Order: sequence, then C-alpha cells, then structure tokens
Amino acid sequence: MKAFIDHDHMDMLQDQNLCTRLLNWYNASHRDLPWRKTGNPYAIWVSEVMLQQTQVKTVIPYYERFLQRFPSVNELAAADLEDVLMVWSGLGYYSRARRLWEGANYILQHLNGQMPGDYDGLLRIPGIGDYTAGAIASIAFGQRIPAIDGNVKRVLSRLLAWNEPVETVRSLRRFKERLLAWQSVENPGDFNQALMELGAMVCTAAKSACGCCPLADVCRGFLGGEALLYPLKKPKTRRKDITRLTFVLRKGNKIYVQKRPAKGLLAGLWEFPGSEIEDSDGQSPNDGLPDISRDEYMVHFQKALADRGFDLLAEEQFRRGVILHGPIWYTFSHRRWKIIWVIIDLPEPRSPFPLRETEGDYSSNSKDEYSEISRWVSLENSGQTPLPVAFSGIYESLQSELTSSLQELE
DNA sequence: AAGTCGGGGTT
DNA sequence: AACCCAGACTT
Repeated sequence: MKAFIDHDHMDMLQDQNLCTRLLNWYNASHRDLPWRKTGNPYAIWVSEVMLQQTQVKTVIPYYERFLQRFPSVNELAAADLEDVLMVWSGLGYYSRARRLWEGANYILQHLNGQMPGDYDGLLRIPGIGDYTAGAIASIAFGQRIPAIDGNVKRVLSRLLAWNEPVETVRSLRRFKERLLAWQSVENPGDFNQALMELGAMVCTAAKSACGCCPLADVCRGFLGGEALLYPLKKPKTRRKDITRLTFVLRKGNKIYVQKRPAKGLLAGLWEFPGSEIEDSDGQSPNDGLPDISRDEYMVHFQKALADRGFDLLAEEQFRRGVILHGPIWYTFSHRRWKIIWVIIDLPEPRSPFPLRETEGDYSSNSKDEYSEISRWVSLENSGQTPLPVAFSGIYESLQSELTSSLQELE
C-alpha cells in the first residue's frame, strides 16, 4: 500500500500538468519586481547577489541605486571598490560587494567583458555559487538547471514530507534530481522563479496558505496535515557575546574612523577604533559596564589604533578618568556585541591649513587612497564614508550631543 | 560539516 | 528572543 502511494506520488510530480499548473499560477499572480522586467544578465546577476540572505523588500532600493550608478559590467569594473561599498553600505554581507566587483574585473580581463552564458562558466566567478549560477543561467539564458534557495528547500521539503535536514548535500542532491525531472523545458527560468515565489508568498516559513497553493493536492506535507513540520533543520550553534570597547576620538564636530581589513567582519568598512574583550565563559548576561583600569584602557587603545600619534593625549585623559558610555547591544548572525565607548576629545588645530585626513580631501578623486587607513568624518555629513550600522547608536548619540551643545550657544 | 559573514522583517 | 531571508566561502 505504501509502495503504491509512493509510486502514485512520483507520477504526480513528474506529471507535465503539475509543472504547467505551477507556471500558470506564477503567470497569474507573481509580484512585479524590478529584476523581472529585464533580460540583462548583468542586472540579474546584481539582483541575485543582493538577494542572497536578504529579503526582496530590503533589496529593491539598493538594486535601483546600484544599477543607476554601475549600469554595466564595464562600469562596475572601472569603479573604485570604495564607491561600490558606499552604495552597498547598509545592505550587509559586504564581501558580496567586493566579490561582485572582483567578478566584474574577472569578466573584463578574462572574458572580454562578456558574461558567461551557462552554469559552469558562471560558477567560476567570485561570489557566484551553486544557487546563483543556476538562477542566472536559467533566468537570463534559459538553461534548464535548478536553482535551489531557502524557499525552494522549504517548498520541496513540504511537498515531499522530507524527513531529513534540508542543509545536507544528500538532501540537495535529491532535490536537484527531483527538480531536473520536473522543470519546464520551455521556460526553466520562470519555473525556478515560480518555486521561489511560491515559497515567498504562499508556502511561507511560520505559516502557510495551503488553501491558496496550486500544488496542495499533491503536497504530502499538507495532505498529512503537518506542512509546518517542514523543513527539518539541524540545530544551530549559539551566538557568542563579545564586549567591544570603542574609542571615539573627537576633534570639534569631526570623528576619527579607520578602515577595516578587506576580509572578515564588516570588510572594507570604516569603524570607530575598538578592541574586543571576550566575555569570560560565564553565562552571565552581564548587562552592566565592566570595570576597566587605566592601564587596561591604554592597552586596549594601543591595540585598537594603528596610529600612535594620539597615545599621549589619550593616556592623559585616561589618567584623569573617563566616562564609560553604553552599553548598546548589537546582534550579528554569529556574535553579539556589547558596545561600550569612551570619548577622547582632542584640541582643534590652530593652523588654518586644512587637515590632510578629511572627507573633502579624499573625494577629490585622487587615486592614491590605497594607503588611506584613517579619516575624520563630520557628524553632519558622513555621506562619503561607508559606515556599518553597528555603530549608528554611537553616532546618533554623538549627533544629539552636538545638537544640544549648539543650542546652548544660542 | 561546521563556522564566518549583516541587517532587517516577522512571529 | 528566535527565526528567517532568491547563500558563498573558508576551514
């Protein structure tokens, strides 16, 4: 009896009619998204990279801005990475921006500026993995190949009542086999998008609108009355709490920021200098401010800044005693920062000569910014420096402090 | 196979 | 809070 059901179910999934039904549903009710109005493989590439781990609603304004600023592979390749990061800032996962830029340069140098037209070629480009290669190949070039994202994993796991974690290679392999047998020959790109659209609009994570689903009558999860049991997932590792002692060097209304390394956390963005303090394994939430001695401040300060030019002034302030601000909690995917900060006020320069490290100097397209590792950004205008959202709490606190001090002057 | 990489939207 | 999101890459 069970074997009969399995066989019957397989037949249903391989039924051309089912694929047609999915496409009909998609054609009738899909959202009108910007990247669905173009056949330009570059634009689709940009959209797919932005959509990695990022919701459609969040991506749309970034997508429009990015294409306006970098309309083609050539123009992206010719741009400074700094400018690409500027447009990307706020979107997160900043290595995506760097790899997109690297990918454009790769295409320009090795492929004569022409995007690869198939899965295998696309897969070699930085930032294009299994999913994105399949998505671009099918959507922009009509190649018949699956594109399995989180939506598709959820839809398939419910459709098949898949009783294994969906992240494993085994699950992925089985899903690919299934989709390859099922995928539309005439329009494989729409087929892939239809599955994702179904996952985004109907077969959603927390609830699911099975009453509106065009596949409900063959969905094992729904027929068994337990669609929400799926997808099965492996348990996740817990987030680590890390205290980040942050130093705000202030000169009038300007704040000192330095560039983070090209790889790793917040790669290539500009930060307030800081030093991480591992919260001792104790599982105490430790919501208060840590007790830091003057000597410890100096050790952290020297670890945080490469520039030794501020050591004397900083030490003097630490000796006099400092006010520890915060904490502000900020959560990443894999860690949680307890941000605390001290403000170190520096004397304003007496000379009328402009500072070398200012935004104004930088923006005058001088191309020798490779060595630039620090800047002074003004609190009123930080629009030329990609800053992480993690520090926006500190930033706003400084801005409001500035505003109120200006009001006192009146 | 597990860990590293953001930020925002949802329950 | 926890979970999710049109994942890729490193270890």
